[in-house]
Amino acid sequence: MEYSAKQLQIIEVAERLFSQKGFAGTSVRDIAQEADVNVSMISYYFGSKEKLIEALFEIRMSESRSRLETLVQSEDLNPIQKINMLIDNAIDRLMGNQCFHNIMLREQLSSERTPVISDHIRNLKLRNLELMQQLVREGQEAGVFRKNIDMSLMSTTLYGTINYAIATQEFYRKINDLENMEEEEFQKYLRKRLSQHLKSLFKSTVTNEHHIEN
Amino acid sequence: MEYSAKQLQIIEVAERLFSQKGFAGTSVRDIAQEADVNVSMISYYFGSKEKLIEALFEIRMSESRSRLETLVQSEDLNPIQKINMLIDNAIDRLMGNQCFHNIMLREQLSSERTPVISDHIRNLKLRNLELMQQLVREGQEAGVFRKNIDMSLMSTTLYGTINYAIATQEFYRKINDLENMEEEEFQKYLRKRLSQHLKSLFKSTVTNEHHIEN
Amino acid sequence: MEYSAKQLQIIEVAERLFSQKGFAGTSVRDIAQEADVNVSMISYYFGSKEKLIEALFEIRMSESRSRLETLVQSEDLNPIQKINMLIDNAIDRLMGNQCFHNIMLREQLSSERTPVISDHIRNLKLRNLELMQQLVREGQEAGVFRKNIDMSLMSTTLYGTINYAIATQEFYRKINDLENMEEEEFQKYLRKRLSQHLKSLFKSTVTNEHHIEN
Amino acid sequence: MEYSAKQLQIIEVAERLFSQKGFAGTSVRDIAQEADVNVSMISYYFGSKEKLIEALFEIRMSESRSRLETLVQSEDLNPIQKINMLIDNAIDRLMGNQCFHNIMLREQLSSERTPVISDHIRNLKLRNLELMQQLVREGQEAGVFRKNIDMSLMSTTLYGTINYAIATQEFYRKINDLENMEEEEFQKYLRKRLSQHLKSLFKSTVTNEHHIEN
DNA sequence: GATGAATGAGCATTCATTCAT
DNA sequence: CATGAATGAATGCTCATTCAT
Repeated sequence: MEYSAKQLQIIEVAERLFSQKGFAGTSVRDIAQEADVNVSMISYYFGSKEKLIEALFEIRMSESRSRLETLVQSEDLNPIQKINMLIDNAIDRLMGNQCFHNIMLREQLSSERTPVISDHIRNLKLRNLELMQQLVREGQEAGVFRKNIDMSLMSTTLYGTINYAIATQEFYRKINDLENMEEEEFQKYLRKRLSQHLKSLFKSTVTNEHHIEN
Repeated sequence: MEYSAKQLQIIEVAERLFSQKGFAGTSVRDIAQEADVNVSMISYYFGSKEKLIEALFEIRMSESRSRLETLVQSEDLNPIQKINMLIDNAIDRLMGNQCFHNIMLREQLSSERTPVISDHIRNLKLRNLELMQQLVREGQEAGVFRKNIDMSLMSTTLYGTINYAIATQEFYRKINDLENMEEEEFQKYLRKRLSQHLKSLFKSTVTNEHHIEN
Repeated sequence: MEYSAKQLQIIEVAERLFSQKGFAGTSVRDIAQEADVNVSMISYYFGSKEKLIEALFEIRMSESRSRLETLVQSEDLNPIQKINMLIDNAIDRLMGNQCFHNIMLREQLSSERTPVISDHIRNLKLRNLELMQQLVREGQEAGVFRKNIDMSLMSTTLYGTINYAIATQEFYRKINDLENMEEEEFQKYLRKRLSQHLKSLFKSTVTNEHHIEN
Repeated sequence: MEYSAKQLQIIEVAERLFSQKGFAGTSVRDIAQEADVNVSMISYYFGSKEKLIEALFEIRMSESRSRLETLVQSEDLNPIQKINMLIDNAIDRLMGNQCFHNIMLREQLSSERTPVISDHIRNLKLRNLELMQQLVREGQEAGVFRKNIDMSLMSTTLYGTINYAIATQEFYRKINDLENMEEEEFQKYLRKRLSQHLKSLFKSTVTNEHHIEN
């Protein structure tokens, strides 16, 4: 599916507004006005407000997927380095598309799911998990990772932490006295801290044999 | 503030619906219908839809806060045990009020914030963090915890992981072949796994001296 | 019909609010709140909002009527003095009950008339006119007033002028640089000016033989 | 501001209904139904019920103003003739737009004023008064009008009388046994009587030196 | 007699969508 | 292709009144 410049413009505005005010909280008039197009264009171009958000997922999910697949190609790294790459890839994807991942998280919080979107999300999550499990298996075979790692919970921690860090970044700024830092610099800083934090978490967990066994 | 049985009934229905469909996605008519009261009662009792959600926060937040404060009283535990208690307390609070914490997470995802609610959330988060930092300090003074622990990120991981686990529990069920498990049993199972997982994560992180130093 | 202190209190508040915001623009809740009584008391005491305004007319109209009848008793005055008394009586009644006469004027502007109220108004107006015509007849018989006086238009001028002066008193203050005058003093001032103005108008008109004859 | 045929249709219906039932007493549904348009068109065209009445004032006030300004051009008349023209102009404006002037009078009776409308009214009244005062000054300079004429009260009598005559025309019909007269003929008759009456009043007042001096 | 809870109709307005051009 | 007018359902809320006590 190809989208015209005007369609992409609408999608981008919609992404921002859905992120800020939620899907139900955003009217097509809001979108049309900010995208500087006629209201009827949204139904005209996409069929409905529902189809618009589906188009958004279509685009962003394929981007996410291709960025995920670049990970597979890196062959000459050791298991820990690969895990670290996966972590940075996740941080980049989520931090670099905060609006979209905000929408995606909301979608997962909702019980009014659209099949098309749910499928997208499930597929990406499956692929994510698959990749993580493969990396871990490699590490285990190389003897550097411990057995009995619940990768689905590690994955939950990875995405849960990043998502929650994004959601509460303002609070993080305040309590760490970073309120005067430039927005761009803060974003870089937060990425770095998240990267260190998550790498440390993962390293301790996948390598440490002395974990709790209850 | 005291609420009558009928008011509480409305609040509970609202909590479930806001959780399922979001605040903007839930109409007062939806709530009135499911709570089996006249539509105008919502304005009559709470003043407005907005005030209704504020009443919900008023109630749940004070509950959360008092449950949080019970932690302070446990004196005869060692630092690790205290951290573990804090983790279980968080799991209990979030897993035991999934609807409400779903709403709370959405609220944090939104940029259209209500001051009253934002204040509640900020205050609870501050108290949470305060408590965690105090526990960690005790562990550090006892010589069992390492220095340089970024508690705000550890807290992010704690709440981020639980919130995300709740949001994606259906997915977790599916990939772990737990689809036939009874709902209640699954909830218990998930709590236990989360508990183990987070305790393991925290223990490795707060005690392990070999963390990444970049 | 006798009214209790609480009922009178409600009626007085209603009078003020109907005057300020109109009948339809005033809710029974507004009235109840300002009168410091329970909302249901208005229906309880008067039957309905409609009946409340009828009660108001009942009271004020009988007051107006008795004040009007005092005129009849003044026997030892000449025709001009009697006319002047009638003018001052009208000014006193309207200026002294601005709220009520505001409501009464609105009622006459409306085509959604309540029979009870319409009857009150018509009866008072008839009695007013009757009295004026009687005074004029006396003057004509005494030879001091000219023939062919359209008393219904003179009456229209009398009440129209006072009503309009009341409605536009703020404007009158402004254009006559009286904005710093105390409210009470201004009321007295306006009454006096109106009295002079109307007496002058009436005297010129009822006595001057050189009026237009087209 | 230009208005489409449909907008004008709505405005005309609104004018009639506001006149009959007051602003608060008229619902947008009433207007929509009588104007035979969809309810939402009123918000669509005017933004709100409030803006609708503002649009009405915009239109009628500019009409009134231009009709008022035609007076200025009549040069070759004597002072009395000019005053008479001003009276007839006022009668024509008010009698020819009874609905609108009913609304305008109500607006002046209300203490819940809309700034936009208040400004319109004040400006027109100022212009009215200005013109009257100028005419009177000309008459005084020509030596035919007496000094010390309170034009603001004369103006009050002019507009008060016409407004009140319109408000009570039904009563006037009845007491003058004109109930069988055709509506159109009655309107012409009333205009003529008002014209005679007011011209007579004004002439006596502005020229008669024997006015009351208390 | 007096009250606060409760009702259901009605309010102005906004919604996503469709229609005529 | 693209648009602005138009639609009718739905929104949150207020209304005058009534009910149960």
